[in-house]
Amino acid sequence: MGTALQRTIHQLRSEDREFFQIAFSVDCVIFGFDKNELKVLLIKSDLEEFNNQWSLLGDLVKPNENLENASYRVLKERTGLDDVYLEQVYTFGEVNRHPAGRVISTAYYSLINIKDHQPKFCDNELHWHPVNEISTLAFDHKTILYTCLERLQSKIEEHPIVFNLLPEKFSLRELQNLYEAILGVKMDRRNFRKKFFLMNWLEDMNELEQDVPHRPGKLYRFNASRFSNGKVKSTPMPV
Amino acid sequence: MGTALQRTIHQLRSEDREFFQIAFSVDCVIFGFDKNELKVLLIKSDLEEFNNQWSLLGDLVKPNENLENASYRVLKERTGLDDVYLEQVYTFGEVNRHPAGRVISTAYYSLINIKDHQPKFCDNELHWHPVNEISTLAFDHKTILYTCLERLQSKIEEHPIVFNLLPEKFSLRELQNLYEAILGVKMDRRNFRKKFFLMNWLEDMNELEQDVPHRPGKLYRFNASRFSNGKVKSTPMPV
DNA sequence: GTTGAATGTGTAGTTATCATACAATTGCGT
DNA sequence: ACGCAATTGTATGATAACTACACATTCAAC
Repeated sequence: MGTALQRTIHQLRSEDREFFQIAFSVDCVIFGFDKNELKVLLIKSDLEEFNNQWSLLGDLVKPNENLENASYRVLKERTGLDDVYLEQVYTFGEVNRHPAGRVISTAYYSLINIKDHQPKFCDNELHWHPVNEISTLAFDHKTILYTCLERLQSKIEEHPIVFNLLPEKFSLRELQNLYEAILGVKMDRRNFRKKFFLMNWLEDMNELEQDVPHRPGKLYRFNASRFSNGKVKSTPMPV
Repeated sequence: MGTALQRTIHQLRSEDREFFQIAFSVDCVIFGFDKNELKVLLIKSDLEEFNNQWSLLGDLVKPNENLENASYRVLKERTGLDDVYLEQVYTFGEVNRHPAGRVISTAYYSLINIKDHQPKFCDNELHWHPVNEISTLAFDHKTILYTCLERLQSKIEEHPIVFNLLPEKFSLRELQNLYEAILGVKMDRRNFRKKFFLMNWLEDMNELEQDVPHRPGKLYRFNASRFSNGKVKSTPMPV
C-alpha cells in the first residue's frame, strides 16, 4: 500500500488496485480572483484515461493524517501557502468515480489571493482557469467544482470570507466585481455600497486608488473585529 | 478484512486493527418528531470503551457500495423504511475519533415520521431520544448530531422538508410546533400562519382535527407541486 | 477647459418582517 | 342552556429591508 500512498491520487494505476479496498483522498477547489474573473487552480491529469484533461488538486489521505490537515498539505505543496481559508463541502463516494479503483474523496474549497503566490506555479503543470470557461474536467471534478461554487455562493451571503480573495486594500468597485463574479449576477452600485456600509465590515484606509484612468475610489480593508454583530447564526452545542 | 466488514463499525475491536489502514463508514442522524419534541434514534454502544453509552446508527461502507446507498442500507436495516429524506452533511476524519483504529465517517441525516415504524424497533437496543436531553454520546457522535441539527435548521428555512417528519395530514399548530422544536425558538402564531400561506406549500384538506379539547384546527397536507416557485436558489451547471 | 468615466450621496416606492387585537368555534362543567 | 377555557382564524399598523432610479463630484486625457 505504501506505493499507492506515495503517489498522488490521480496517478494511481490499475496495477495498484489490489493494494486497497477503499482509498481515501481530498480534492481542493482553490479559488482565486483576477481580472474580474473567478478562477480555479487546476493541474494536468497524467492518467491515460483522462489524457491531458485538467483536474483538481488532490492527494490520498495518509493513515495518521486528519482530513483537514491533508487538505492543508495539498495547498501548501501546490501553492506554498498555509494559513488560508479552507472549508469542507461534500464527500463524493460513487463506486466508479475513479478508474483505478474505489476512491472516496472529500472536497474542500479554499480562497487565496492570487497575487500572493504567482511565482510558485510557473514551473509545473498548474494553471489558473476562469470558472466560467471550464467545459470538462477529469474524473467527477466538474461536479465537485460546481458543488463547491454553490457552497461558496451561499456562504458569502452571510459570512465575510471573500476578503481572502482580495489584497489587503481594495476599492468598493473591486469588492463588488468579486461578488458579481462569484454570484454570476449584476448588482446596483449604490445599493451594494449602502448594504456594505450598514454591515460595518470595512475600515476606511483614507487612501485612494492609484493609476486608474478616472476618478479614484477610496481604499478599504476588512476589519474582522467588527464582525461580532454579523448575521451568523449558530446553535451553541450544550455541554 | 472480511471480518471487520461483517461487523458493524461500532463493534470493531482492537484486534482488527491490523486489517485496515483507513476504514470508511457512514453515520445516520435519524430525526423524528413526537410529543412536540425533536427526537433522534440511537443505539446502545457495545464497545467496552463506551460501555452503555448511546451512539448513532452507522456501518462500514462496503467496497462496491455508494456512500448514499450505505446510508439507505443502514436506514432500511434499522427502521425498515426506505424512500426517506436523506442528506449528506459532513465527513469526520480526525485520526483518533474511533478507538479501534482509523475510521473516517460521513454523516447523513434523515427525516422520518415516527408513527410509520414504531413497532419495528421495540425488539432491540434502539431508542428515540429527545435531542434536547442528550448529554453525552459515544465517539464524536454528539458533535455529529449537532452538526446535522445545524444543517437541518438552516435547510428548513428555505426548503419544504419538514413534512417528512409529519403524518400526511397535519394542523398548522403541529407544523409550527415542529418548526419551534427544530429551531429552538418560539414563533408568533399569526405571523407563522401568514408566512406559510404566502409560500403556498399547503393544501387545505377540508377536514378538522379530531379529539382535541378545544376548537379543532383545519388539516392540511404538503403539496409538492406548488413548490416550483419556491425560494430555492441553484446555479445551473454549464454542460 | 471641456469631455469621459468613474465615484460618492440621496430619496421614493415596494416588499418583507414584527407586534399586537379581536372575533369565532369547540369541549366541558355547572 | 349557559358561560368559561382554550385555541383557531382573520386584520391592521409599525418598522425594517430591499429595489429602482437621479444627480452632483472628482480625476485623467485630449
